[in-house]
Amino acid sequence: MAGLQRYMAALRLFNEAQPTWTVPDMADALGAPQSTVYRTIRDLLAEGLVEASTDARYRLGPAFIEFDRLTRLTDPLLRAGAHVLEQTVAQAGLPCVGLLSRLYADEVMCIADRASGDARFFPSYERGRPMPLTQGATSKVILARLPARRLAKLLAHAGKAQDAALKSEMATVRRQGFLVSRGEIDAGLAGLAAPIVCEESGLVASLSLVVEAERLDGFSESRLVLMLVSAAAMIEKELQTTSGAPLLPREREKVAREA
Amino acid sequence: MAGLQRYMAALRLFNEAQPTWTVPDMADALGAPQSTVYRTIRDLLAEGLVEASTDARYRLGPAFIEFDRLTRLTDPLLRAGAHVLEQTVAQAGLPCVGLLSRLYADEVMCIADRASGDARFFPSYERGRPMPLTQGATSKVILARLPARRLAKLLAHAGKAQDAALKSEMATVRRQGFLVSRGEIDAGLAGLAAPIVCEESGLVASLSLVVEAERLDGFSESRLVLMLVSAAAMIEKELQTTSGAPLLPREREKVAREA
DNA sequence: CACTATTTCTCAATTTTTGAGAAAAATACG
DNA sequence: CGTATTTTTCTCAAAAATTGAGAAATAGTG
Repeated sequence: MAGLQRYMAALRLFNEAQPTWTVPDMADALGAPQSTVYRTIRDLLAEGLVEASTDARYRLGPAFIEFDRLTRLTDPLLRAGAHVLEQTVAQAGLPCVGLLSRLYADEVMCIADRASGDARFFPSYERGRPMPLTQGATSKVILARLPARRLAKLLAHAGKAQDAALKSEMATVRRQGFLVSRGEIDAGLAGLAAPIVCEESGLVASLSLVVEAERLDGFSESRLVLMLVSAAAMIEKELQTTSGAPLLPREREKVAREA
Repeated sequence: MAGLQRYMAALRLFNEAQPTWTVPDMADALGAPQSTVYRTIRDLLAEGLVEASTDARYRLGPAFIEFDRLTRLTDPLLRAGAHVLEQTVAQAGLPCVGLLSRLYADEVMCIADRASGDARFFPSYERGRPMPLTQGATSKVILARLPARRLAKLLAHAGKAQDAALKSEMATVRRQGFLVSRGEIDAGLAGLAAPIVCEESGLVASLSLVVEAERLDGFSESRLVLMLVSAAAMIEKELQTTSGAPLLPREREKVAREA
């Protein structure tokens, strides 16, 4: 294996179940000779991607926390939506976890989670955890707002068929502008989600709320959905104004010409 | 430039001031031909380390959020100390920000920050931000507990001289077990820190509290220091027992789900 | 100090990367 | 909808880096 792939293959060995590795074990797992793995580790160490632990073991390094901070500071969705997410959870009036998620490269990923003070459950979703593409309100409202071509490519890439049930659900989302699902991800929990789309920044995302299914009667459901939809709209508006980011090259040219 | 370095040099272009880049701009900044940078970006894309933004721009990708989550879940200090950090901030009784920081490869880095609800200031320190090695109580209590040899190496590597003032402060820390500094990092703020050391896991860290300097009279200072020192001791004890890695129930569930 | 475990180094063969420009693909524009 | 422009991929031989096996060095331990 060559180039970046070799380094990433080594990094992806580190996981929740086995957060530290010795070089011989890595060599086994990667099917590479130890001398090669030592070289790999040396390079990763120099870049802060791994750090030495005790007993000749290595673990993931500080570079990831550093890059994650950058991501937190610069992600347009997070910058536009963190405040609204907090408010939404505060005003929900029942134990809940709010999520901000987005299509990120080829996967749906939660990029912010916020639990109400009285939430006593833990949804599977949390910041940094990739989500199933075709399950749960959170993901489905995102897929529903994707351009048809991109959606097809995405599902093909993930090896998922686009079945009739999914299609009809996505039509529903496009019509009503939100989606509620029960027990699709975690038993006993329900998800309510509204899409967030910003053409200018090429962003397709969702704001969602996870609550205990038994607490979700018809009345609170419609109240929460209303909240979510208007909160999502606020984030969309914020995205447009905030995107006062760098002018596109062409626009800059135009401005210069007119001046 | 070769191997991993080339990829990292490209990644390190992305920063707070310029979070998105075009390939030609990257080529300029890196002094490399565009065709090479296109290849680099293609590889980074495939690994999720960058993602395509709009207008032929690229930004940091989802892989960093994913790896950061792993770090959060598996860092022994975070696992042992997150709860204590929260409690410490809650019981401080004045507006404050609590920090959990540790020596990470060659730098001191904050890995968890927690503000009290009434905190109206923002310390420079936050999760993922590397800290000055020799400034602030947070860093100094860590340096003070480092083996002399390792400290010398660290300071040499960072190009810092080990002056008399620093030496005496470190002696103070070793004697009294904590350190208080005022305005060393942020004007008007004070830092109080206690060291956390765990030989078994090779970890040297600190628990610290940032408060407004004017609110810190002699009485509250000694009260907070007492709190910090005992909280740090609790984390140390937790580190020793936890290091056998008995997963918390919620974590066990997660692992099962992922498998 | 000797013993073991860990890490770095050496070297020629092999594989990859490199850069310049051509070609292709995607996108913008009228 | 075709045309112009921008963005991205591809091609190829030369240059450079990586590879693996084992030797050598270093660190760690009783």
